[in-house]
Amino acid sequence: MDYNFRVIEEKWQRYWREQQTYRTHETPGQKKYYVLDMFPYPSGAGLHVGHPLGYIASDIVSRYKKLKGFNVLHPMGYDAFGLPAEQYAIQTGQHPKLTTRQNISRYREQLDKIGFSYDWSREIRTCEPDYYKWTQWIFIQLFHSWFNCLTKKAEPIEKLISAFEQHGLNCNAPQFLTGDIEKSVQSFSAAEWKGMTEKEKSDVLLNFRLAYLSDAWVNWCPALGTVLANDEVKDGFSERGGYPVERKLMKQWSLRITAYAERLLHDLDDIDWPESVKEAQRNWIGRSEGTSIRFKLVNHDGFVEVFTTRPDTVFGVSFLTLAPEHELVNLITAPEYRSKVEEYVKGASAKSERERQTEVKKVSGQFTGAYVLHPFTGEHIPVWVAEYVLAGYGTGAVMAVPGHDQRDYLFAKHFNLPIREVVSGGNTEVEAYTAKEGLLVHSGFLNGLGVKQAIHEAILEIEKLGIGKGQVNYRLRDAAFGRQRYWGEPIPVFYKDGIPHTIEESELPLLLPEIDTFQPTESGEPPLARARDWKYRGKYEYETTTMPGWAGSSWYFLRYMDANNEKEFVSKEAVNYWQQVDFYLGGAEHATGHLLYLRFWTKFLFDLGFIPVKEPARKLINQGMIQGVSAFVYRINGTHKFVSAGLRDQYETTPLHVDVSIAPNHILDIEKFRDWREDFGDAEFILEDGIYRCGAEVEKMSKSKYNVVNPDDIIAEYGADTLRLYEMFLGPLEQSKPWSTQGINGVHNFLRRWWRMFNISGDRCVLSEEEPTAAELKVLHKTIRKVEEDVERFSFNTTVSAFMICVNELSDLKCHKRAILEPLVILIAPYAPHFAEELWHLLGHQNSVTSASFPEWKEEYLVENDFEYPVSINGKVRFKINLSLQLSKEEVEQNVLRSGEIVKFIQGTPKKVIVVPGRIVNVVV
RNA sequence: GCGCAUGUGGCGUAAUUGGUAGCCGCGCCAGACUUAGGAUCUGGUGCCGAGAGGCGUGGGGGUUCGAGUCCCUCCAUGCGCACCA
Repeated sequence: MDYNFRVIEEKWQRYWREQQTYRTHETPGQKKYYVLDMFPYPSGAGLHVGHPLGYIASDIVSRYKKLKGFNVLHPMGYDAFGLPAEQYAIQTGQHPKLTTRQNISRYREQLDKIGFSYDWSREIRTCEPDYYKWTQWIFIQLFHSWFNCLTKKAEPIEKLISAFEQHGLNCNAPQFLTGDIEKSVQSFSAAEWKGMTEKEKSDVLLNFRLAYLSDAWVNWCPALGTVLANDEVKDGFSERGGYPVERKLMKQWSLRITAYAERLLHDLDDIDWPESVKEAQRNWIGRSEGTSIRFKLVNHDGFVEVFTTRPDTVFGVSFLTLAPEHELVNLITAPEYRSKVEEYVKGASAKSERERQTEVKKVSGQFTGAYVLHPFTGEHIPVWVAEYVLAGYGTGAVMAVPGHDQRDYLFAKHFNLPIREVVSGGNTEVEAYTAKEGLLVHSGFLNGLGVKQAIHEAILEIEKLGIGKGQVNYRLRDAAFGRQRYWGEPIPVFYKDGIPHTIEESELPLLLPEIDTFQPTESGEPPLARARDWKYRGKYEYETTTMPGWAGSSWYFLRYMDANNEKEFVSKEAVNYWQQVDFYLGGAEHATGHLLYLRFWTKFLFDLGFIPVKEPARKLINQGMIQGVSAFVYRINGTHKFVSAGLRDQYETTPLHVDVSIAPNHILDIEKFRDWREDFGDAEFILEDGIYRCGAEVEKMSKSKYNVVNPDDIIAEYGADTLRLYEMFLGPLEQSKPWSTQGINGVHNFLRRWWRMFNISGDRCVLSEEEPTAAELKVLHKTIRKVEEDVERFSFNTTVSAFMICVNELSDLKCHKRAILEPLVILIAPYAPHFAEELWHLLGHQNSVTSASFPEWKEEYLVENDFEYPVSINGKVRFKINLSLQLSKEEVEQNVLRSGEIVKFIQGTPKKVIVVPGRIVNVVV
C-alpha cells in the first residue's frame, strides 16, 4: 500500500480533534514543561511558509517532552488588536471585530492542516472582552502602584499616601524616584499634604504611579493619527507603515518602565536567552554611571544642572550647552541675544525627528548671553543652546569639555571656543582625547590622579559641596501607553473634576463602544470620542485613548495557564503549577519591544505577589526568518516589451515584481503572465535561448512583492509531514534563509522509503518477529541517542538527517523486524505526527502514539571493539589501521610503528608519537 | 561610528570537548529495471592533476604533535543601536 498522505493526515487530524488528544490539565506531582510560541497577529494575508517554521520546532519539542513523560502546556492564540485591521476598517467601513474574526478562522484552518498539538481549549484572543478584561485589570493595578526605591519593588500606592500623611515628601530621601518626570515635584510637609485639594493630591500622586498621565514629549505620527512608543519608531518613521514621526508635547498615559531599568538589566544574567537579545536590551536600557553637577547662574537665581559620566574633567569645562527644549533657555537668555536664540529654538523644533537625525554631523548652536560660575575656579562660563543636546536624556544640559569629548570638540572648533587639556595622553590640538587613561593636569585638587581615581575624588568633592551627587542614568524612557485609535483595549479610566479615576474592578471589562466611523473626530479627538452616551455611570467622561498593541501580549503567557477563568486573570493553583515558560520561541524583531514589556509586567505582577516568578521565560530562541525569493521582469521603458534577464543590460528597463507562481524556476510562463494582469495582455518579449528568464532577489516574504508561498499549497502537493520535516531540514532554526523547494522531494522520498520498510499489506504491517542482530540494534540505539541529544539542544535539521541515515542503514541491512521498527515510529512521531500515528495503528496499537514513551538507548548496543585509526604523519592523514580499542596507548604506538605502511613515510625512529585512544594517531618526524 | 551574528563543494548544510573536513539532502554524471515515472535500485561526484601527488573551511598571521573549531588582524554580508554627555 502506498503512502497516501492526503487520507492519512485528514484522518488523524479528525481523530485528534474528536479524542481531544492535546487537551492539557494541571496534574500536581507530574513534572511540567511549558512551550510557547510568540502568538501571531492575524493579518488578512494568512500564513506563509515562514510562519510555521517556529511553530513546527516548538511542536516537536512539545511532542518530544510529552513522550518523555512531561505534562506539556502548548497553547496558541492571537494578538488580535492592532493597526492593520483598523486601517482596513477606515477604508471599507467593516468593523475590525469582523475582519479580525475572519482572519483568525483562516489562520486556524491553516494551522490545523499542519497538525500541531495545540490545546485549543486554551486559545486566547486579546481583542475579546473575556481577555482584555484582565489587561484592563492589570492596568488598574499599575495605576494603584508606585515603585519604592528602597525596597526596589512596586507597592500599593496607599503605602505612599500614608508616608505622605506622616512625613510629607522630601525629594532628597532615597526611597522616592528621581528621574526626568519627578523633578517637577516639590518637597512638602505632612501638613501641607493634608492641606492639598483632591486635584493637587492627584497631580502629586501621578508623579509616582506606574501608570500615569502627564505632559510628555511623544512620538506623534500624523499619518496614523496616533502616538507611538520608542520601539515602534525606526529612524524617524513608524515601524508599521513607514510614516514620518514628529515630536509633540501632549497629555499622555505612560507606563513607568524606567523604574524597573536596573532590575530589567540585572536579571538578564539569570535567563538563557540569545546573547544578541540580551545585548539589545542592555543597549536599549543604556545604563551609565556618572554624577549631577549644579552650575550657579550669574545674574540669576538658581542653577543649571548637568549630568556627566566624566566628572574628572570638570576643570576642562569651557561652556555649558542646553537642549533647545530646556525650560531655562527662555529664562536666562540675555535681551541682546533673545531674537537669535528664539530663532534657533524655533528652527530646531520645526524639524522632524528624521531631519534632526540626518543632520547629526552638522554643528549648530547659539550663545544665550548667559553665564554660570565654575564651582571650583569661579570662572564665568558661557551657556549655549544646541541641538546636539537631547532634552530627554539626563538633565537636558551638558557641561562641555571639548578636550575630551568628540561632540564638544567639534562644537568648540566650529564656534572658536577654548579647548583645555585636563587629561594627559592625547593631543588636543588635533582631536579630542576621549580615552579613560592618563593623568589629570590643570585640574586643581585632581592633578596627578589617574582618570578612575579622579572620577571618584571629583564625586566626593561635588557631594561635599552639595552641588550634585553620584547618579545612574538610563537611556530607557517611559513607555507611551495611550493610542489615539479605536481597535485597542479601552483604558479603564474616567475623569471627575479633571481627576483621573479607575473604574471598579467589579465593573470590568470596560467594553469597546460601538461607533459609526473609525476616524478621529472633526476636532481631532480619538475615535472613541464619537461614542454616544458613553459615560461612566452616565455622568463622567471616559478616557478616549486605547492601549497599544503590546498591552495584551505583555502578560498572555499567564492567561494560557488558566484561559477560561472568569474570577481571576490566572488562578494561584495554575500559576504555581506552570510557573513560567520553559521554552519560548519567536522572531528576533521583538528583542526590545515585546520582550522588554513582557519582562516588565512579569516583574510587576511578581512584586504584588500575584505570580511566583520574576521572569516570563527561562529559555528563548529566535527562529530565523524565511525570506521570499522575488521574481522580476524587465520592461523596456516606454514600451510593452519585456526583456529576458540576461539581455537586460542592452536596454533601459524598469524591473517589475512578478508573481512567483507564474515563474517556476525563474522562467516566466508567458501565457500566464499575459493573463495575470490586464495591462500585460499585449506584452511582447525578447527571449534568450527561447525562454524568458526572470531576475531573482531575496526579499522579505510579502504580498506586495508577489513572492509569498502558502503552506497550503505545499501540503496539497507533499503533505503536512513532508512540510514539517522539510522546514526543519532546511538548516539551523536560528538561521534566516530564503524559501526554496529545491530538495523537498528528497524529504518526501525519505518518508516513502521509511513507509516501504514497514511492508504494509491491507491494514497491517507484515513484519518479522525475529530477534534483531547486533548491527540492527546498533542502528536503532545510535539513532535514539542522536535524536534525543539533538532535540535537547534544539538542533532539528541534524535530527532529520539522522532519520535518513537510519533508513539508509536499515535498508542496507534489509531489516523488517518489529523490534527495530516499532520504536522508530515513536522517535519520528514529534516530527511527522500523522505519518507516525498511521504506522502506529498499522502496527496494531489501539491508543495514540502520543501516549507512548520515548525509547531509551542502551550503551551496551553501541560499544565498539575495534577502531580504524587514522594515522597521520606530521598532521597529515596517510593511512588507516584497524586496532582493538582495548589496546593501551603504548600498544597502539607499537602496532603503528610495526605496521607495513609506516615505512613508506618515515625513516628511523620518529621524534614523537601522539596516541589519542579511539580517535587518532599522529607521528611526528 | 559602536555592538551582535554569519562566512565550509554547483546549492541547502554536517563535523556536540582542538583529533579522519564535506555526513544527510538537492543537483549533476554513469548504469540497471521497467506496465516509461516527478517511480525504484546500483555506482560516482570538493578543487587541480593522466597519475603519483598537491591544494582546500572569506584573506593574512599566530598558538599546537594536530585548528573549520582557540588567539590577533583584515575583508564581506546581515541585523540592531546611533549626537545618550
